[in-house]
Amino acid sequence: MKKSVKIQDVAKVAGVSTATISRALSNPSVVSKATREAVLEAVKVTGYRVNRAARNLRTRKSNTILVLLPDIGNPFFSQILQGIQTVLSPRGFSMLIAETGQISAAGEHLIDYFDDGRADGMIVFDGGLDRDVARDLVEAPQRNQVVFACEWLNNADFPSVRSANRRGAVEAVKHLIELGHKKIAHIKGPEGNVLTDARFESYVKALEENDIPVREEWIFAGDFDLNSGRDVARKIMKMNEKPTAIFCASDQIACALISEFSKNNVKVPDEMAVIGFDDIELAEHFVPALTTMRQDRLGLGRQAAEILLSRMMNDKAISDSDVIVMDVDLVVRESTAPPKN
Amino acid sequence: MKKSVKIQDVAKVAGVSTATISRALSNPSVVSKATREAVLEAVKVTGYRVNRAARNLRTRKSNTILVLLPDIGNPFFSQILQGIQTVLSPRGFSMLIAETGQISAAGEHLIDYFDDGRADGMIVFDGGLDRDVARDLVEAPQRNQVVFACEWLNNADFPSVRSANRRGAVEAVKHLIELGHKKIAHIKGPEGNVLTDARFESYVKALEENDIPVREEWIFAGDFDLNSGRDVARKIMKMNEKPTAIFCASDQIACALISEFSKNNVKVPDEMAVIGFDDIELAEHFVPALTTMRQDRLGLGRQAAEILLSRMMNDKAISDSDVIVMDVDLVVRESTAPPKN
DNA sequence: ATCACTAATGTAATCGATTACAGACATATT
DNA sequence: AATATGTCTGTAATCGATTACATTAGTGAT
Repeated sequence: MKKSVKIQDVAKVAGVSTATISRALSNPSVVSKATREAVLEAVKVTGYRVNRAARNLRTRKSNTILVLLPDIGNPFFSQILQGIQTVLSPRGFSMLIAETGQISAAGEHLIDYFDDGRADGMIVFDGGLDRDVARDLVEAPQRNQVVFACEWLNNADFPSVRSANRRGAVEAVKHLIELGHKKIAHIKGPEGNVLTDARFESYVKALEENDIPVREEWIFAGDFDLNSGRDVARKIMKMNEKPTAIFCASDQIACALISEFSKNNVKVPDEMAVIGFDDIELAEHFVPALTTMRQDRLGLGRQAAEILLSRMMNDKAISDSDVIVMDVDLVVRESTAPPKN
Repeated sequence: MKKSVKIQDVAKVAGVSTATISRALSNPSVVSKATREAVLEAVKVTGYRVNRAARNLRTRKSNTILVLLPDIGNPFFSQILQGIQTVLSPRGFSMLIAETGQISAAGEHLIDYFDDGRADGMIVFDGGLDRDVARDLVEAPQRNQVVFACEWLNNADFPSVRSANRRGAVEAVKHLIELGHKKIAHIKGPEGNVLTDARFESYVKALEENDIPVREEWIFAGDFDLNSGRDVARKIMKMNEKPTAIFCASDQIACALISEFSKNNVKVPDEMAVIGFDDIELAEHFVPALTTMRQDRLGLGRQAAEILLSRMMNDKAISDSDVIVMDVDLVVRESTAPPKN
């Protein structure tokens, strides 16, 4: 049984003290060239790897970032995670992933990850944290090692990265208006979600700015997911007076909506124009190709990670209330067209 | 500045030794009821949380599982991760995520995660590990704390969880044959991938079993991703003699293929029947709804985690060469139909 | 009263790296 | 020559929990 080699063993081989080994590895410039080389050689010979637990204990750091998602299973986050990873990995940080619901289900608290030293920082994608959880975060000594991404907390100042939801939603609706639509419906995201509100309010604003009355019956509750798109399609088809265009709070809603329309021979975009939000990978390859507002998910993840690391390095350039708003782009494809008459 | 409370502090409050505190928390049955309650009370009063780094150092465990993905950005893994999470979280394990490419890019080795105590076990989704990386894994003392999932290594025995790729592919092709197709093409996954091979070989087998000649020109290189679907569609449309049905190695390929066909007025399923593999969330809502082989991704993740934990607990019921094969189901929707003539 | 045994708790070593502090030596300055 | 300065290295305390071993008290049998 090959027992693990520790810093002592390396010290013996290199003929120096453990302090020197440690310094040669973590702060090479303070040891002489000769020793440095001897140490590196000894490390190679022995196959030494620092023990993270020991280092973490001594330095009170974990070199680990917690990424907190509202729903791990949602493919929307895949590319965001990738963005985060590309920033963290080269800087020597590991990425721990957890889900809001699972943490409380396991009887844990979010703040435990700080308290017990599992994470040095966190990127939170859930703007719907419980009051208590949010308060713990605000009051935590590590409060400046937290950034929000995509979503955010309404009553707490944390730096955050998000897409230009309001401008994007306005642009999406304007796109429909410019095509000549006046009867524009909206399918909302989940109740109480900050993105839902931002996009919905902007939908109303865009209509009002163009003197188009807002009609309650064309505002539908939804959930960002596929089912809500299908369900709303069914409701709309039963209506006497139908909208001619629909702004969906997510691409998933839009796809399922179109799918259900297609099954029932409602032509998109001719009878019904549909625009989504997100630009998921499949949007371009949907039938018809989906017109949507693109969110730069990779960039969002990257930015969030960058900001977090800056803050952790105590870079005062980023303050609590800083919000980085990422551009969104209207991508016009085939699911929108002027109304028929 | 509220300094962190340690086991010493709790011991003082409860009026017992640190050993007793530790025991009361991790092995309650060995302390008396009275002390146990006193300790719990003291823990509550002080707000004590064990320091993981210290515990990890002492116990030589991290209570963390590494999940190694070939590509974090691929939404295919989202639900799998969720499955893993639902098993790990209640058992007190954290989930660390890394990408094969990033590890080597950062100058690290996979095995470092064991050597430096970052992970107690790993679930590997990449059957294309470098020779060296794979060898390190095989030779590691922790080799029985590794399971493969989805993909696997051809020349090493690790327990693994996977879908019934061969049976599934045969069934998919048979479905096309039963519909009356004789001209059946195949779009492969990436070169050198174990899934690609399994599905391709089964495609050949299914044709041969039904006395349908295999035609080289109808076998296309692909990459599981959207682009390859689009590219192959273009190639097929230029062919003089076209297939009437296509078995795609993934749903992504299938969707992009159909999309490109639709843009060029090739009707699916009437002119071209298309079947995918995976049953991604959107398959059901694609236009036309995609016929495909369903992989139980949530279950796959769950099983992989279960098996890993069993092995780590030294449950000898699972041996190195054990392969759990998860059922796949043919889901017939709208993208397949009998050939027109 | 003595012994055997169990149950509950305490003492202190231990996990393996980092780093404050001190010491040794060489070189530069007056 | 004495002092100052700088460079490099070593000694040993430290991070905070776990646990082998020792100790004590309590119970019951003889």
